[in-house]
Amino acid sequence: MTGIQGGSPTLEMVAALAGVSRATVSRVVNNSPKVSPRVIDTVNDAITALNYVPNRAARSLASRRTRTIALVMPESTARLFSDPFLASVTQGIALHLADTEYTLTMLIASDATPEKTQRYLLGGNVDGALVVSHHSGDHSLGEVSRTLPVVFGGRPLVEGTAATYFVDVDNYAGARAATEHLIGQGFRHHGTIAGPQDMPPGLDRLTGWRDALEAHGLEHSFIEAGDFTPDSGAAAMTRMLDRGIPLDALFVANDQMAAGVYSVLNERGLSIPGDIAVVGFDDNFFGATATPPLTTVRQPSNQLGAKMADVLVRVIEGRDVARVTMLPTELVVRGSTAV
Amino acid sequence: MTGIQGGSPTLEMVAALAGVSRATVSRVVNNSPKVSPRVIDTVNDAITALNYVPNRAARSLASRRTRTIALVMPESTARLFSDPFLASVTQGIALHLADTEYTLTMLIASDATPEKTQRYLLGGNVDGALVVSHHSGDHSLGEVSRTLPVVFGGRPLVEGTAATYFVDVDNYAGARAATEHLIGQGFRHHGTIAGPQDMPPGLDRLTGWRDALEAHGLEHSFIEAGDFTPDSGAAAMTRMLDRGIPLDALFVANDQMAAGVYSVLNERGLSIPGDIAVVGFDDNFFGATATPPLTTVRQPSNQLGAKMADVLVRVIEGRDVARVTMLPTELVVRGSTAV
DNA sequence: GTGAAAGCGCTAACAC
DNA sequence: GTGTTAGCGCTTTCAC
Repeated sequence: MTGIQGGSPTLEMVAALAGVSRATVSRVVNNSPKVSPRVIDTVNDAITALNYVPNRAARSLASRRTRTIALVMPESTARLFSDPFLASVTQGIALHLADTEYTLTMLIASDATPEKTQRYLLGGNVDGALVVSHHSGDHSLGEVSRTLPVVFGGRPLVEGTAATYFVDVDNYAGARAATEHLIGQGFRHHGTIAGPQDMPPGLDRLTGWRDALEAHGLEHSFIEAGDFTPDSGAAAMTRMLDRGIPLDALFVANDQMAAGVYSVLNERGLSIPGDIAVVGFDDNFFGATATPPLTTVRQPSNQLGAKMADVLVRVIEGRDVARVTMLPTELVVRGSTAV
Repeated sequence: MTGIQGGSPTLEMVAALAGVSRATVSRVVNNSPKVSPRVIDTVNDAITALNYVPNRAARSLASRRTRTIALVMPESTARLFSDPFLASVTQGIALHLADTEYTLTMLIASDATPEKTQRYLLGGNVDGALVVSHHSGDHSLGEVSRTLPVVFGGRPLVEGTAATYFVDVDNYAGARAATEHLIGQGFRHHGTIAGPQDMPPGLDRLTGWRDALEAHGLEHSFIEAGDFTPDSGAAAMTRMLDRGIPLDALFVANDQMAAGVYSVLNERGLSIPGDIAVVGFDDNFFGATATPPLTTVRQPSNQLGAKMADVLVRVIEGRDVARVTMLPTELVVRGSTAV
């Protein structure tokens, strides 16, 4: 492979080689319908011959479209990037966008200077933004969404304000299904390690658990909360055991906390599911390899990313889209809830 | 917060408000040293008043610098993005770049049409590229590196050709240290589950293991290889046990395979480290939460990303940098190798 | 269907 | 130190 040299060929060079005007080359490059087939071929040959690549900057400047989408992640969230869920969402976004004409740029929103991000987004540098965040109630970005197409991943904590787009996993239904499963297995003494109650997923999963139990007339007051980390799960489990509550089934709001739960249960010599059945939420690496394998609720994280990207592109291009998209979860039954 | 309206203010408007020429505003924006302090203030006031943000496209077009860095990831690699190592490297890159004037754009290199990526990179759309890949012998990008600053993460399989930059983790030293630890604990019958031998990390870790044993006059021929997945680890462990080799220490080339090893050992009723001590490589989520916790070699994945970004920026800016940067690993001793 | 011409918003000589 | 003047490579009316 050769032919790619220092100074990239310009549209003008293509025009010269093809014997047409720059305008025509531009039309061909942009798939304008009003160019004769013969000319299209000629131009394309010239493009191939020169290995021409349109210059993004010039294009954006002239067209006032950047064909760039920002993936905005609060700094605090970025620091948790090793969270497989986030990584997977990002992957879904990147892979989906790879098939479009849009380019993805990652923007870490400094928690200290949110205006910087806001200005960047509003400065005409991107055509739209995708926001993924752990504490989803980001106000400054709500502002932005009045001017720029923005799609949020995960339901914002404070709703109703701006008419924003978001796509979310159905946390409530997932938690409810998990709990129904536990009930179906015959367990009657339920507890839960909930997530942070200032985050929608934490909230919704707890509500799902509670509603399922309530529907069956079962006790639903044995609750401890963690912050989604393994350590917090271990701590919550310890507190719960120390309360001396008789328990045979536990719904843990995510797999990472379930990991903490496993270690405490192991230490105390309690068997899973013999003494206590456990179900998690996420379906990450831990769940599949744990002993016993963890029954959990799988989130379509990849799909979540892809859908976010899809929605944003539609919004940018003026097609109509639902403001809310809910993605279904899937219960993955494994050994930790066997009877 | 208001004041940000539809049509972004231009440099010209700032100039008008500040009562200076556009050139002067440009100088201020670009921190040119030759502007009087008074004028700088005036201009900055105008910038603030108008909430001016420079237009990237116009800037790139005029300056022939994009201030954009591409993170190139082969499609096959991107599909493994949930690999915590990759995610962490990406995070390191993103966080480092967040403090610079550079923007990160994610480029998924389609395995089917590598020329597309190549053309994009060479089309003047980015100032440099960062390549992270699992099968690091990517030729097409070697080509690119002759024209565009490129930094590779992980040593390329085929070396010597182009004078490229890369930063890598010292896999050899890490493996060797892990094995020395095993030897120090008194184990004498060693085996290893190696990684793929067509990947530098797989190769180097095996060599490190072998050299350590050889230095101590110990047997080093009990080798099975996997492909870095848990399943392949389990399969390799099974083969090794079925060979009936007496073994009391096992070096596994990564933590994911160690997860597979754990499950096989559990099934067979063999205790860790009672019957067989195990050490892994990576230090991901599994290792810390496994029972017993896994002794492993921690890779500075975050730092790897940050360093890659740092090297690239230096190269772009014409400062001089070493072509090769090796990052040290750290042995994390946990229960799986206790005596 | 195709071409001519006028910018898009900025930087970078070059003068002063 | 500061202003003037050309473009950077492309899209987009507007004629024809």
